[in-house]
Amino acid sequence: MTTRPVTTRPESTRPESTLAERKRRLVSGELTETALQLFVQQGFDAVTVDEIAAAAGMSKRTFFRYFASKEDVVVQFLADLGAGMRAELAARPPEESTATALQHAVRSCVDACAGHADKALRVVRLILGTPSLHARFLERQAQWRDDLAAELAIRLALPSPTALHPRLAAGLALTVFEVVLQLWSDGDGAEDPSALTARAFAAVAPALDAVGR
Amino acid sequence: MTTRPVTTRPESTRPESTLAERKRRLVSGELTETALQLFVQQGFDAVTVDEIAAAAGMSKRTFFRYFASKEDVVVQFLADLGAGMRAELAARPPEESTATALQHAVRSCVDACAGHADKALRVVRLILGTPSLHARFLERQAQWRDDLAAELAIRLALPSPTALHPRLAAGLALTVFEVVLQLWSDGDGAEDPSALTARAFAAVAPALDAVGR
DNA sequence: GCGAACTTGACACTTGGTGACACTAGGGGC
DNA sequence: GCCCCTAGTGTCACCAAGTGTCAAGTTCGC
Repeated sequence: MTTRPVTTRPESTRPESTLAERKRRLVSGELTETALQLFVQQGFDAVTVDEIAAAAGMSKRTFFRYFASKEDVVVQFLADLGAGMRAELAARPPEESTATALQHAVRSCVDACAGHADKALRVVRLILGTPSLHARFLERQAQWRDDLAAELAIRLALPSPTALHPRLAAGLALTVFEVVLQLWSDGDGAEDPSALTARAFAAVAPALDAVGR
Repeated sequence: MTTRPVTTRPESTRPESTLAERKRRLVSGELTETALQLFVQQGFDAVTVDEIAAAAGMSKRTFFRYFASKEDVVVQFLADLGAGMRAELAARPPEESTATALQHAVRSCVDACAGHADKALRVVRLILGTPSLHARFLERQAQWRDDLAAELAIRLALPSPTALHPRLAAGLALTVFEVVLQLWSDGDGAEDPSALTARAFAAVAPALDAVGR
């Protein structure tokens, strides 16, 4: 899309990447922040993209150069966690049980949320409370699930990447994730998400281990 | 907000209900059929609502009196299964284990799909292959999940309907459902969906029974 | 300073979706 | 027979989400 610097990872480099990149992130951040504020104030559906853009001091067209859809401004924030989740799973030692590895993967996400609890809580509640946002979020999750399943298939050295078991296990893990988010936002962040995750995984673990067999 | 296009209760009454109702179903069926045909031919995004309406011999406005959105024409077909799923769960004898009851509930859906395999397979593949459709479908599923969780909470005589366990169990059941649909459509309907469901539940059952405790 | 590459805004256009209003068909009640 | 009521429909106008295009402006490399 942009320049092709040949090397792989433009993100992972130092904060002082290109000036252009920093600018891009700045604008993007400004956009998300104003959008989020407006959404929380007036509700997702009551805010138009024009309003967001105007409030951020730019044109509608520019908004859509940064986000593929109105929903994306909100969902993106959580969506990035998905990539981290797969990476975390891949990084777990291979001798670890499926259940434990998945638990760590999910927990890394949950902890990331709990890290900026103030912002994350707003976002999560907005998503869970707005059908169209929830839909987009679930769509992303479906991609994560495929990713996780593929990673699990590798981990377990299964012949087919589309087998029943890895998909099931990935699905279970994401179900845990979703339920934990639900309870966390229902309880106004009072419940400790890490503890919730642990409890949920305790219940689900037997099924996950069955997958490993 | 004026008319209530979607949620009439056509199924529960006699087949020979009102003439008006039968007419409604006729038009609705005509609309879905032509829409489905066009979608399969040209892809969901390449077909406009105007085209569908024209092909079915009516106006765009009328289309939206029958379906809340373009996606609904496709999703509705599967969405009705959700209601049946909760009903099926509610009808299971209370002494039955959570796992068995849920398995029967899911199976009733799966069997309903396998029943009209020709149509269902088209629909399922369309949904799983089109992101926006998949998103809407998952949104519906999220509602089912809440319903199932509520039903489970009643079944298990839990104090809070928002507890961790019933939500988890409902999520697991729907994960099974989704994965079975995936494998079924991947395999061109060759795999027996009932058998798939049974296998999946066998793996998941330990977790579900942990819920019952 | 100059040109290339990238970013932005303005404008027009398509499409999903809704509201308002007028028209028709059928079903009683008289 | 007639009148009125209701549900369904078409037409038109309208809003908002996206997208393509082009003409600027900005930054970077040289």
